[in-house]
Amino acid sequence: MKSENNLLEEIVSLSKRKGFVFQSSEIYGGLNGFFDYGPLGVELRKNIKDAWWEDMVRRRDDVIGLDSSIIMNPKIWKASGHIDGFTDPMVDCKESKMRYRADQLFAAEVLVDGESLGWVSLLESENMQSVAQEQAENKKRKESKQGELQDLILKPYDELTDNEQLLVPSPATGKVGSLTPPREFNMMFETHVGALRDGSSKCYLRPETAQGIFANFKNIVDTGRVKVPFGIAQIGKAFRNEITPRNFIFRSREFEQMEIEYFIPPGESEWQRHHQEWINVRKSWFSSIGLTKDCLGEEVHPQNKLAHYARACTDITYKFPFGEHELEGIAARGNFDLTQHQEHSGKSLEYFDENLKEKYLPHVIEPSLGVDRTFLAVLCSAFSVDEIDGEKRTVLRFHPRVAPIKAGIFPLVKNKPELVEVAKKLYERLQRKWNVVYDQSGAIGRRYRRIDESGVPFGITVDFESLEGDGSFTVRDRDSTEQVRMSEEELLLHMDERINP
RNA sequence: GCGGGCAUAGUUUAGUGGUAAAACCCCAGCCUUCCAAGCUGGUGUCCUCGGUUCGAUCCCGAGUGCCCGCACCA
Repeated sequence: MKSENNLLEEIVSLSKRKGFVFQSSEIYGGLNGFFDYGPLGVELRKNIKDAWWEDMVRRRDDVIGLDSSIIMNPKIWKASGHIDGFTDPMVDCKESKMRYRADQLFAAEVLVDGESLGWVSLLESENMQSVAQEQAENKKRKESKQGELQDLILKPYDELTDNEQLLVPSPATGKVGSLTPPREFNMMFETHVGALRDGSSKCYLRPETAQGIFANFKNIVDTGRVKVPFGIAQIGKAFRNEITPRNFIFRSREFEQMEIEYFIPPGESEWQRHHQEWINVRKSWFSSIGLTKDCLGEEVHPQNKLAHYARACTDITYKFPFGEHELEGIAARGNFDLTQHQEHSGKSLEYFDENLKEKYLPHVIEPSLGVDRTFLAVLCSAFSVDEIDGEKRTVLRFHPRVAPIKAGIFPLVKNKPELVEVAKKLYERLQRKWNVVYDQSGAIGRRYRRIDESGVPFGITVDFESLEGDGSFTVRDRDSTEQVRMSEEELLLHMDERINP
């Protein structure tokens, strides 16, 4: 475990040293849960987003794009359930320092012949009714009461009155009076639109991009020449006031999502088929951009843990240095969202299906992932330390498609103007196609190591043979460190094949 | 939110109640014909604010951030 944490620390410090990720507002002492992406980070992010957009939108006939605003009419969040449901009332036990979600903590009053013996409390579970019954009987026995125990009515803690809450014992200690009242955490950031800061101007920073898609469903259907099944894709920032941001950029308060809402006809077999298809598509996409296959996994949400409207949800997970966690959630959401927006907006969102000759609210499969989590997984997969001739080498083995810098171009030595001139010319040509760097400082080996740490897949050196002979260059492979001679045309083809597979 | 630990150069880390060090990295120059060679020079609000003190990077308090554990993650 310790060495695994060190691995994350090494990645964090490399990220800073090479300009991938900085802590936000660092010169002011930082701000918990926010990050800035430096010169290399912004390129890597862009490449990840571009790869997703290319593969999920441009190369598919059934998915189109959208870019909706971050701040939207707050009624959207009422309809989606985020204003009411995106809160977790929490209860703390002051004595045991345990914390519970108020809606998962249940309590019931123990009544014997109408007389109250106090309350019992327990955490939500499948057999909580019988556990509570047992507790109540113990209580009755302890107080040696005769008479009939009345049926227990279990209620979640947040639905009790203030006075009732005071009587509930802590499930940890069994003592009354150590639980705090439920405290609300709404994870949505609030802001105000317009000059006046009264209630009517209150708006939210979106906690997910998905609702912007649902809100535009009618626009897309009316203008996009689409037929179910089809998807709407969006990449954009989202904001959640997380209680505890942790693990570097894995859980932050400002993050970027890549989401698709894939609309399908109603019907049990339809969603089952599409859900499985998307799981397969998404999982193979992750390995196509260079995530270590052995680190990828799936986690199927158990039926009793699903949101009430969801049919199924499968996470694609990644084994990070700090544990296996969700990269992407692929949810079958039924037609919950469109139903809600139709109801709250008063506008019909029904779709007329020409094949089935019927009107319906389409159901939806939602593959939703975080750019930043993918970024971190790409970084973790790429990071490695190996040894060359007894020397340690840190190398980021990015897939060429996502590598922030595609090639380094070097004159073998810098005090020979002929070499410098040819190298600069080649640099300018490659620059028009890709993000490449020119470097002439230090010995050639140092320059190779320098680009290894930035994850540059190709090192191209202009030497004397390039001037005199056939004009070929030395092309050095980052992973194997092997060198091959290539002409300029061969080089362009070689790079293009690997960068755009 | 709770408990514990930590905060010194870009990075990793020494160190001290009396003007702060090393290694590596980075930048410039010289040199260099293929995997971190060498030489010269350069780069510092000791996290912030307050207190104690003649004097605080060091001691004390508060804050902020990071790490670990618990809890949480519609």
